Amino acid sequence: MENKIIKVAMADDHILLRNALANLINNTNECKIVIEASNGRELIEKINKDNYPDVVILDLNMPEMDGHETACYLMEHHPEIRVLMLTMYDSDLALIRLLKAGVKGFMKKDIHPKELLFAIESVYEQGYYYSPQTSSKLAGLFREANEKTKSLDKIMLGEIEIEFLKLVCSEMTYKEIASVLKMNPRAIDGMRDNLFTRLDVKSRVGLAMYTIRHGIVSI
Amino acid sequence: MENKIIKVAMADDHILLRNALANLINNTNECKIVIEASNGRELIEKINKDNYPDVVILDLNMPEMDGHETACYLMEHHPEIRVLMLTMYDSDLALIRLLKAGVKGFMKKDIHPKELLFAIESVYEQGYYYSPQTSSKLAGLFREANEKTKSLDKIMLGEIEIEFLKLVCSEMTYKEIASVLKMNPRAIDGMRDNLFTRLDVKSRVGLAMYTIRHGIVSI
DNA sequence: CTCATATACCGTATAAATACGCTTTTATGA
DNA sequence: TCATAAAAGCGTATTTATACGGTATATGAG
Repeated sequence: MENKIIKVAMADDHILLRNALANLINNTNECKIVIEASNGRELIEKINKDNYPDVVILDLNMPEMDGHETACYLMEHHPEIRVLMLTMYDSDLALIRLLKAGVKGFMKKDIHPKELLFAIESVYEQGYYYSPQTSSKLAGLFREANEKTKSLDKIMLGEIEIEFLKLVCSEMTYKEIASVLKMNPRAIDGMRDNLFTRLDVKSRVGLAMYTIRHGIVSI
Repeated sequence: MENKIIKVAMADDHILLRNALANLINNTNECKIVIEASNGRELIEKINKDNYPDVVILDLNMPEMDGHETACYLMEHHPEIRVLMLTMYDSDLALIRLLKAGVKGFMKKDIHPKELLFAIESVYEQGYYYSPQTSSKLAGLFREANEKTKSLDKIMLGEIEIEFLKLVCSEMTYKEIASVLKMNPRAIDGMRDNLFTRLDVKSRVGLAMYTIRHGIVSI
């Protein structure tokens, strides 16, 4: 018999969804919401000894401070808190980025409410939660890494690449991007061509779409 | 004393949000959910005499058949049904496009649950619901139209422009887009330059971002 | 250590995107 | 109806983006 109630914090800019999930969670005997926030910054500010959460649910797309940034912060300052990420879209390479940020579980927003509750308990008790889709995606990535005899670091997106992709979504020219990143414009060309093949796109617009679809920029 | 219960149908691909809203709505004495669907097509297929809704709540971003398409269909085939649109982001020009599609009210997803219930009743009883932000946005557009002594048709986005913007988000070249739209490549150049100034962007990536932010393409 | 293979580097070529300016319509108001 | 101004059409110039190819550099297996 578990008798400890799991304390859950939640950050999502959509009040409608947030309230709804809070109701759902509060109506169980196992969990209760101790913090609600509209973005990562607000959530972090609200954390203190009295309402210290066991599990934090984060939306990936948020203004101010998004899910990834928030997860990084929590990993550094409150590593014992388990982070569960809510995402809009499927993501392969971006998934690993979140894993590295210390995220313990993933859920697409189209899951069933029961599954959410299961995920919370699972992440609290086992320390992780991966849906079947997530697991198979991860397996696929590792298999790919193995087949090509490469390290995952070669396959996944590096921090500079992430910064580059964010800037690709702006109206800057590649030359301007190069100067912002303090890189040789030629290196930028190389990075772009490399991403073209790795992400399987053919143009700058394709890169921008990838970036958005994978929650790397919050739109 | 109202004694008729408002029958509400809802389409949203995020089961989590949909379920939550359904609970919220079913827990009132004024409304009840008669249809739930994951996209416009599914919703339309489920409509019949027995569950004929008074109000339909649509998410703008949906796979298969998005909010705009669904609203157009409903306007044509079931004009007496009131459509309430849930949107992610603020939208000015795209707002008018939805008005023309017969949408009777708008709500950003970050509103308070109480406001949603108010909107449903309002759209049912008054035939429309506009939040203060929506109203002021509309007022601004009309003022602008007036100042520049232009018709709204000049200001808002036309159907070809919408199609063009959707294609801008693909990896096609402008030449290819021209042939898809059966237009002279030169006309495409003109339309693009025109949109650059009207939407206040400077590059194709800027156009693509606008298109996504305003829910013209579902990502 | 050495060879084979792959990846980064960089110059140049081509294509695509954007800007500019002029001409032709089209719309507008006296 | 005419004069005027705004907008559309279109040729051309410029910049930006993408492709290609060869050399250098690294990486890993034997």
